[in-house]
Amino acid sequence: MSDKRTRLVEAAADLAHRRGFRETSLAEIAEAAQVPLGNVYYYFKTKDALAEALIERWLEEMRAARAAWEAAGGPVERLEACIDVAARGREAVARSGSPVGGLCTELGKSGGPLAEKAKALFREQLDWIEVQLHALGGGAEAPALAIHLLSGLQGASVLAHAQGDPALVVYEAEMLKAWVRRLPQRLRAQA
Amino acid sequence: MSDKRTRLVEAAADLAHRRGFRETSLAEIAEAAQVPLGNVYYYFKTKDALAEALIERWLEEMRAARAAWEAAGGPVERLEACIDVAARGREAVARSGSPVGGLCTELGKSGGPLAEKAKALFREQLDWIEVQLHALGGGAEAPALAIHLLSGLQGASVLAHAQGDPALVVYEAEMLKAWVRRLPQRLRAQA
DNA sequence: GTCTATACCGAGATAGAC
DNA sequence: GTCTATCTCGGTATAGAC
Repeated sequence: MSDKRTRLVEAAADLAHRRGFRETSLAEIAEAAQVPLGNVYYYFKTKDALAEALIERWLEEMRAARAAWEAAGGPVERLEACIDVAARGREAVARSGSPVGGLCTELGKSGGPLAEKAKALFREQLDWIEVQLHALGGGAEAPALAIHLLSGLQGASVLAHAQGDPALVVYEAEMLKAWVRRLPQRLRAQA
Repeated sequence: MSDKRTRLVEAAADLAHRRGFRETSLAEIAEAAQVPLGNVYYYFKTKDALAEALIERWLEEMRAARAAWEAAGGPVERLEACIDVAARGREAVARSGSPVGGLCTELGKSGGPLAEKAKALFREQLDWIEVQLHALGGGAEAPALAIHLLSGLQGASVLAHAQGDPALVVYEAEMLKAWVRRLPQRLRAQA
């Protein structure tokens, strides 16, 4: 149906990642998507409506990613697969940071309904990690452990971006994977 | 001398933290600082020049903070003091994220000389943490361990901000402090 | 050194022909 | 449904009186 709508969201995702959503003009997005500026408003009533579609797109994307990680095997392998995504995207992360992290940070400062919508991005991710940790015997500590894992990934993205150094994500990814692998025995010892 | 200059930087720091630097207009900053808009340009040739002063201000602030932490005792206590800053500022972090993290992320996407200047913020902080870890026997692993610590703090700020939940920083701060306390024996066991 | 008024531009958004 | 031309506003920056 509307191939153009998809192209617009795609272009917005790319530009918002590299330069920030507010910093990117609709004219730039329209050009990148090969759609005339005036036509953008046929698909999105306002720029914020486009941001909403952007969030939706990332929600889908991440759900698909999680579905793929679930095929990786047990909880440990699944979490390792999740961590590996950051490591494999290190070059882009060093250039522009985490796409979802950047979006949430930016929209969080605007406040309003967009900030509310964006919450789901990390919420769903944290929930999924928590499920894996429960399966590892995390019990009541699972929430805090999930936060630790996602914090590490997001923080490493922030640092790598700020320093322009892909190696930082790799270091942290290795550290977190080792932590995940040791987690089962640590949780058993504690119980 | 120029009390107004200080007020402008102070106001810029506050507004940039809460709403983002690019998102904040000079008019808002001027008003918050009780300085007429036109007068801003007597102190700063451009808006970017104000951003530069902002970075400078944070560099000073963080140097002062580190000096204070060094009075806390040994390396473990120093690092705990560092971690506690995030925990104590949890309300502001949940509202607006990490001030330096947000600034670095934003300026990092603009690129140019400001992004370069901002690198020093995390660079100095990482160096200081590394020194403490060396004192704990971190050896060749000190850099990766430093990244892990700062990643956790920055990532927790991102998550807490996105979710609007101060508790997230507290969880991660506790986890990191426990990690720091156990570090000496883990490093000894490894050697 | 200080402040008012304003130039200028780029942004989001709209009108209306096709 | 599609696109061009344009409106309007808010932003940075400047001119120039005091």
